[in-house]
Order: sequence, then structure tokens, then C-alpha cells
Amino acid sequence: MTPARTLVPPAHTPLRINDVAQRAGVSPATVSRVLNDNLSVGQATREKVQAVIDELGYRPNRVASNLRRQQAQMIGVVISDIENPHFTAVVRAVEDAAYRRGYRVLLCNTDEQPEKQRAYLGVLTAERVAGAIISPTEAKAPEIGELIDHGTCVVAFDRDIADRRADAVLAANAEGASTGTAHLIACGHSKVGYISGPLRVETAAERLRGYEECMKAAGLTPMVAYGDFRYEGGARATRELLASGATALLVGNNLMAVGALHAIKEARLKVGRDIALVAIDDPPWAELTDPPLTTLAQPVRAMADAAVEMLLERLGGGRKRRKRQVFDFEFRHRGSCCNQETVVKAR
Amino acid sequence: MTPARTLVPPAHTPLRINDVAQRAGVSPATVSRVLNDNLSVGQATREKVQAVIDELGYRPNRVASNLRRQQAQMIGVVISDIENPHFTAVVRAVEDAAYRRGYRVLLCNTDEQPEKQRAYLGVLTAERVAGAIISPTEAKAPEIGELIDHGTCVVAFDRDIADRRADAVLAANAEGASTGTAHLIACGHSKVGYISGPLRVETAAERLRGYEECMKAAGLTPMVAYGDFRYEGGARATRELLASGATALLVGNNLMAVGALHAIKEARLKVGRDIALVAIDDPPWAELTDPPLTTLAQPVRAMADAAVEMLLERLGGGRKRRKRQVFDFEFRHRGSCCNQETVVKAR
DNA sequence: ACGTTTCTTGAAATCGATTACTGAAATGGG
DNA sequence: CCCATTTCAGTAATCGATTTCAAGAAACGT
Repeated sequence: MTPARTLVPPAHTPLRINDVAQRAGVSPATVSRVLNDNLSVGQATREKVQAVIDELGYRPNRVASNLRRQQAQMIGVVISDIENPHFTAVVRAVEDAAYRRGYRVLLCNTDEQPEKQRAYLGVLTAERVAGAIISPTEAKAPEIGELIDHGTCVVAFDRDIADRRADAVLAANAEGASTGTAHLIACGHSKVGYISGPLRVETAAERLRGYEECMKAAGLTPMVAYGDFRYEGGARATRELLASGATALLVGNNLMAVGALHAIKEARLKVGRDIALVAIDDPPWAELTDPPLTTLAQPVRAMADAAVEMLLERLGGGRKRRKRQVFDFEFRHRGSCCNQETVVKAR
Repeated sequence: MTPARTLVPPAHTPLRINDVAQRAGVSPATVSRVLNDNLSVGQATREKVQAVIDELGYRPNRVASNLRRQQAQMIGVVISDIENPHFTAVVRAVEDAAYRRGYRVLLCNTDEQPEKQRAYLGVLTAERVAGAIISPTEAKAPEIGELIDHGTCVVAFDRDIADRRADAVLAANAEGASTGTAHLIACGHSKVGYISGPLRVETAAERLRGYEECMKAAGLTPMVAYGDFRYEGGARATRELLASGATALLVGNNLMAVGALHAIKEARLKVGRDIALVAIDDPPWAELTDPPLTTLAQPVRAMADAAVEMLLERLGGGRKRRKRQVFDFEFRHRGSCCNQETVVKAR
């Protein structure tokens, strides 16, 4: 009956909504209504159209749809380093939440370069993404304002954004760093060093503040060395602080912690015995080191869920007012900060 | 002279190419030609138009552009788990290469679920991405064929694709597993167990083959336990093999290696002394464990570069014939496989 | 000086889906 | 049974950039 059914379309012939409409004997408008679950389509028509869609395996062209709708069903995720387990977890959580709601994820890795961040923010504007979750390299990038001007919803993640129209999901960095510092002091250390990230990055500045306040409150002199939030800088800063006689270290993020561990090993010292260590961030390998690493974990999953939630709330038009949410760190006590256990074993 | 200059556009008024054209006193066609570096624009006109573009901060709407061009300047990356450092490295390398060439990255995380993979492949078709780099959960997904039908270039990464039109960048899995097994045997072990991933995944099957062939060639009986390529399954499989009396383990990927390490610790055994370990994949924390983990590393960076290269080669129309490239594993000898060092220290 | 070629530019069609508007049919109330 | 209201579906405009086609201007050769 039907003329030579081609189950596999003859390549290079993407079906258009018109093809479906003709075949179903309706107008393209009706097909569109069926596709978008518009209620004003009769039951019989709806089923007929759906049958044709299924039969032909028609897939609407999202690009055309996005153009007409003036918005891409996409969420841009702007982070500084996808290889940092912290951000990997963020991306993972965002992807999960976005997928469930029918949004795609556009990955923007800035490598902590302001230039690259600027370029990617421009891309997000040009691609007309629906929303963006941004962990900015610079707090005040005018491109973020431009993005918001274009009607894109923006949520600052981890690091705040100067533009007052953006929502934010943040961690209590100063308090976290303070907790870590206090713990090391409580363990009996007075020469507690801090390995900071670059102060240009907001989290680094806040953590430094928490550390310094805690040290001063205890009547101790802060010992700070600056890294780059990456492996190499962490190792360099550690060597510096070891040379200055530090006996305990608070490390500003997990990548620098790897550098610190290597530098300590290189100096023939033993973590937990010769030097106490607390790291900010809780990477998956924290339990694998010897001794296991004491860390300050951010509830990344919950934070990412909150961020996507905020975004979609806005997209749905449900909220106009700005929202900010701050999460506490969770102190995970393992072996690297106190020397009791290790001392006992060493005997 | 000029009427009330608005340096900051009054929000919700995205500039269109027509606005630029009017202001510059030319047609939209000419503006488009300037934007796309079309040669046939006079020097004077070009400069004038460029000046207006810069002045207004005009940014072309990529969605419209993509529709007209029938292709989005995007590369889809389909992987099974973004939290696996192996794939994170892949994504990182792809992002880097794509960014340099002006392509964006659409992240598709399948969680090793055929269903989700199918959905994402549909998304890639609908979004009309220019190319896709896929590490498939199932080798024969008809959706991949559909994607290629639509004119999208596809490169299989890590795991092969049944469709014969796809290019591929693979690792020599059987050989790698064989190398690892041979090394453990050479260390004097006869009860060498293998912790495999699910056989549905091609890499798992190939690695198993390499292991089994090597064992049989040495006249030994294979001891295999199956995990899920994730932490929990690795731990479970390890307990199983330890119960069967294995004294050496080859672990199928880095996530299961974490599980294995925990299971070993749980059994009060010491890696390197009581049990030898070689892991496939070389995660960033391999040097942090005690003892450092001996691994078989894939040259991820080079592989990802090769994949993007292949994609862009095709996109440029430079190549019609199918291309396949296989990379060797690199054996990274550290402390977890031989017991000499550790035995000496233990005394 | 005139025909021919080359260089610039503009007008208008196009990509494919969505939606405001409109009209026809169906339903319901009095 | 007739008019008002609702439901359903089609026509055509629209989103914004690209590109084909064609025309006008300039350059060139004889």
C-alpha cells in the first residue's frame, strides 16, 4: 500500500516539519503543536501525527527551533579547570540536573585565563544559552553584564560575581579556612603555614582572610606562600614554607595538595609525623594517601543542585528577586593532621 | 552629531545585523561578508563596517548563523563518566583543541546507560553538531548511524563503533593487559587475578582477552571477577579474588583500582608486600598511594588530539577515507607490583 | 572610445520551526 | 432551533544571518 517504505532515510535528506505535515495531511503548525504538547490539538489528529513522526523517525531541528524561540535549551558551565576534581564534580552534578530537565550542557573551560573567560562569555551570549553557571576567574568581567543584558540567567558558583543581578551559590570560605587553622593550632602547632591561591580569585582571598584572622586571634604570626591553585605552585609554596620552618600546613585547594605531598616526600619528611596537613577540597583520592588526608569538603553535589535549581526557577519565570545561598564546609578528620596515631605506629 | 550615544545597549535589545548595516550605511549582506572575512569587500567599506561593529559591540547571533549554515560549530563529546579521570582528561584535551579552532564543546555524559546514550545521540542529531567524539556504551547503537546519515563526522574514541563510516582512535587494550599480566607473572606470581569491567563494553572485553591469552600462554589458570568499572564493583571483585587466593591483581580501570585498594586495606593486607597490583589507566593520584601504584597509562592527550584532528580534517573536507589509529599503553613501573623494596623496608 | 573583464555591493530568497491571527466546526444554553 | 462560546487547525509572518544572483562601477586592452 504505502509506496516503497524507506526505513533508513536516504542520507543527506534530513526530514523537515513540512514533510511530516504533508504525510500526515495536516499543516506544519499542527505538527509543531503536537511536538510541543500544545493542548489545542484533537486526540485523533494528535495520534495520527505522532504515528507519522514515529514512523519516519522525525527529529525536529533544534537550531531552527532555538532561533524562533530566541533561546537555546542550553546551560553554559564556565569553570576554570575541568581536571580539578572539584569542578569535575560540579560539571557532573550540573549535567545530571540539566539532562533531567531537557537542557544541554555547553562546557567552557577557562584555564584560569581572563582572556579565555572573556571569549567564552562572548560565546555564551552569541549562542543565546538559556542560563549559565559561572565560577569566574575575575569577579568583575563586563561580559557577564552583557550576558545578563541579553536575558540570560546567571548563577555565580563558588566565586561571586560583581554584577548584582546574578544569583549565587557559595561556600563559607573564610569560616572553612578558619576551622582548618583552628584545628591545626589545637593539635599543638604554632607555625601553621597557609598555601594560598592567587588573590585575584575570590575564594583564595576569602580563605586567606579566614586563616589570618584565626592565626591573629590565637596570637600567632601568619605564614603565607602563594601558589597558583595547581600542582606546581603548590609544590613550590610548600618548599618555601618548609624552609621557613612551618610544622603544619593548610593547603588552599586539592591540586596544590598533590604538589604539597610531593614536596614533603622530596624533603624526606613524613606527613602526620613530621608535618601536619589539612587540605581544602575533598578529592576522591583523599583516603588513599598515607596517612589519609584530613580535608575540608564542600558539599559540591548539593551546591550544584542548588545552582541548577536557581537557574531553572528563573527560567520558568518563577522568581525575580536575587537569591544567594552559602554552604558550610564539612570537616573530614583523617590521619594527616594529628601525629598521635602515626607516632605510636612508628615506634 | 550622533544622536545620544548609548554605549551600553538598553538591555533586551540584542543588536541585529541590520542595525549594524543601517548604522554603517551598507546592506546586511556586506556586514555578513565582513564578519566572515569574505575577500570581496572593499578596504574602505570593510574598515567602516568593522568600526561600527566594534563601536556597538555587535555579536552575531550564532543560532541564526547555524541555521542558515545548516551546521552548529560544535563538537559533541559522548563519554560514559566525566568523573573518571581518564575521560576528564579526554574532555580537557578535546576542549582545548576545539577552542583553538573556534568550536564549542557539548558535553554528553552517559553514565554507562544505553538509554541515556541513545537520548544524547538524538540530541546531537537535533542540534546539528558538526562532529562528535564518542566513547560508546554500546558498540552498535543505530543512533550513531543516524547521526552520520545527517552528515555529522564521528570519531570513535577508546571504544570502537560498529558503523564502518566512523573514524577511530583506540588503545591497544589486549596488548596492554597482556603486558601487565606478563609483568606480574615475571614477578613470580602464579595466582594472578583480573578485575574486569562489564563485557558489554568493548575495552573490557579486549583487556580480558589480553589477560587470558597471557595467562594461558604461561600455563596458568585465569581468575576473573567482574566489576562495573566503578568503585563499588572494584571493591566487590577484589574481595572475591582475595577469597580465591589471588596474590596479584590486574585491575581493569582506575575507578575500580580505588575500590581494590580499599578492599585490600579492609582485609588488613598491604599492597606491594602481601599483594601485587597493576592498574590500567594512570590517574593523577597514582603516585600518592603507598606504595605508589604501578599503572598502564594511555597517552590520553595524544589520543584526544588525534581525534579532534581527524574530525577537523573531515570537516574541512580534506579526507573521505576512513582512518583508524591505535595507541600503545605505556607501562609506568612504580612500587605496587613488586615486593622487593617493600620487603626490605619492612624488616 | 568602446567592449570586456573584474571588483563591489545590494535585493531577495533561504534555512526550519514557532506562533499570532483567523476562520470553521463543534458544543452548549436558553 | 438558533446564537454564543469554545475547540481545533491552517495561513502567513517571524526569528537573524548567509548566499545566490544580478547590476553598477571601475579597470583594462585594443
